Amino acid sequence: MAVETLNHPLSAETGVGRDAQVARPKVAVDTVLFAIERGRLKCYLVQLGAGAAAGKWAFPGGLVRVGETLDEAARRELYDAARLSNLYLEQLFSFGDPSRDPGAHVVSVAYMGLIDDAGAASSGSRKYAAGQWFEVAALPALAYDHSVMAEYALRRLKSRLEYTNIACNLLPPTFTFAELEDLYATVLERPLDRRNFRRRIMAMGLLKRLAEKRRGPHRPAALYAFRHRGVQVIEML
Amino acid sequence: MAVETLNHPLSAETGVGRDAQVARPKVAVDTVLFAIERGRLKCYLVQLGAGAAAGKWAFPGGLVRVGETLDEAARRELYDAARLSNLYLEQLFSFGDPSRDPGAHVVSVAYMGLIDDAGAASSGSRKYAAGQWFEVAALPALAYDHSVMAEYALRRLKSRLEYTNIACNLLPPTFTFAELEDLYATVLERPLDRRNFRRRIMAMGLLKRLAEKRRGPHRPAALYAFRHRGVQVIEML
DNA sequence: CCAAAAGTGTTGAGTATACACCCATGA
DNA sequence: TCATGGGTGTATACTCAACACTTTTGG
Repeated sequence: MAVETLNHPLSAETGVGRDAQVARPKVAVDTVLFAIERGRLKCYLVQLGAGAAAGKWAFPGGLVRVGETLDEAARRELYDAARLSNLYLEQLFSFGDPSRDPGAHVVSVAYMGLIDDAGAASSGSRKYAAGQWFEVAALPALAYDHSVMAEYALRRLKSRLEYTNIACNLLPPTFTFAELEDLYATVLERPLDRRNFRRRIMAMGLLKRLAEKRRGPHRPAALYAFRHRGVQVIEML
Repeated sequence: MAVETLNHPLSAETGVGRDAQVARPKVAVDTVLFAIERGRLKCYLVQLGAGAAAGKWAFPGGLVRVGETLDEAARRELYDAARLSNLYLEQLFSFGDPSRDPGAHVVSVAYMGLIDDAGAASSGSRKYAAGQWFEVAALPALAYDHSVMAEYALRRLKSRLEYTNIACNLLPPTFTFAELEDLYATVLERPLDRRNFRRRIMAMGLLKRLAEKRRGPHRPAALYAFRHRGVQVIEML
């Protein structure tokens, strides 16, 4: 790995001083956005419209601007790409390999995002040629190192499901126990025992049972809601 | 939070194009380096010699250069700061609040580092006024948001100790069981049951018992070594 | 009354915790 | 021989996984 030695170590921490206009890596954010649609785990991809990777699919993202936090940058890019706002975001990992983007050295801070309604994403944006949901199990070839990001995000989602109440961000405000269980089974890619699952979830004490029931062709199912939709910090065990 | 809207979203991903010379946040790395010294958990701080935070203590770090990975940047900074190399590094989190450094918008990728010999750090460096080990329980006031980094790092170290064989990076090549247990008790800040601890560690199968013994004023203790000092991916459970 | 999904307890296995005594050595 | 840290086993509580039948509704 040939490492350029461009700047003086002096004042390197603050970035002020003589080296202010030396070439520096740029910072970007990219978000792996998940949703459940018709019992399938999907994530949102945009088709790049400019640059060396034009035509390829990637996660929505872009350069961070001076003055905004990383979270703000990720939210701005998601809004620009798909008019989405107010979703759950969690920082995943930062990717800094200088060759990850052949065009320039861009360090990307990857985020995982969750949304309860895939239909809320609108694909028309100035920035991208297209945008749509893809099943996680069948993603197209991705630009840059975005397939690595996808793996990180999926692993994180799975582990968060096991330990936190993060599922509330993938479900509508009210839902049946069967829907919650289907969500878990879909994401974790394994069947769950209904009784054990119910016990585990109930032991967390995060759900409240509502008075209404969901009526269908068969026995009506009790509706539930998460007590706290905001805070995700509660961990089981 | 006032967000500047400087650049066009076009070609923002690759960073090539018209916006090439627009002001951008810089990328830095900072490393929270831990070692055990005389039964205490310590971390290495440097005293800043330039910039707005001159005189304050901080973790060693600095701007990432074009062409190097984040890991390489962290290692380079640690070498420059304390002539340390070949240590265990793990990425923690990226901090991007624009106000975290009053001098400029610097996004910092924080790392946790582990070293088995605190004495290997040499404090003389061109870049910093001083460098020394501080007990984690009694850190001085830190520059920037480095006290938040310290909390993240300590939490990560604790959880890694419970689930992985990461401890090998804080111990010399051979050690007694008592030393391993002291390490755990020190970092986790709670006493451990000697028999249960032994069983748990042995169940992981990561240690090999050596023929030699450590002789001291009392009964000699069996020496152990980690089977694999490199790979840290093995998780218990 | 039949089909289909909703709802509910118990048992056994394995894992984690609490706990106390003998051993080997140097001084 | 004594002081000091090294080394070992068992009994109990708890947690997790496996497992099947009854209930409620709409058609």
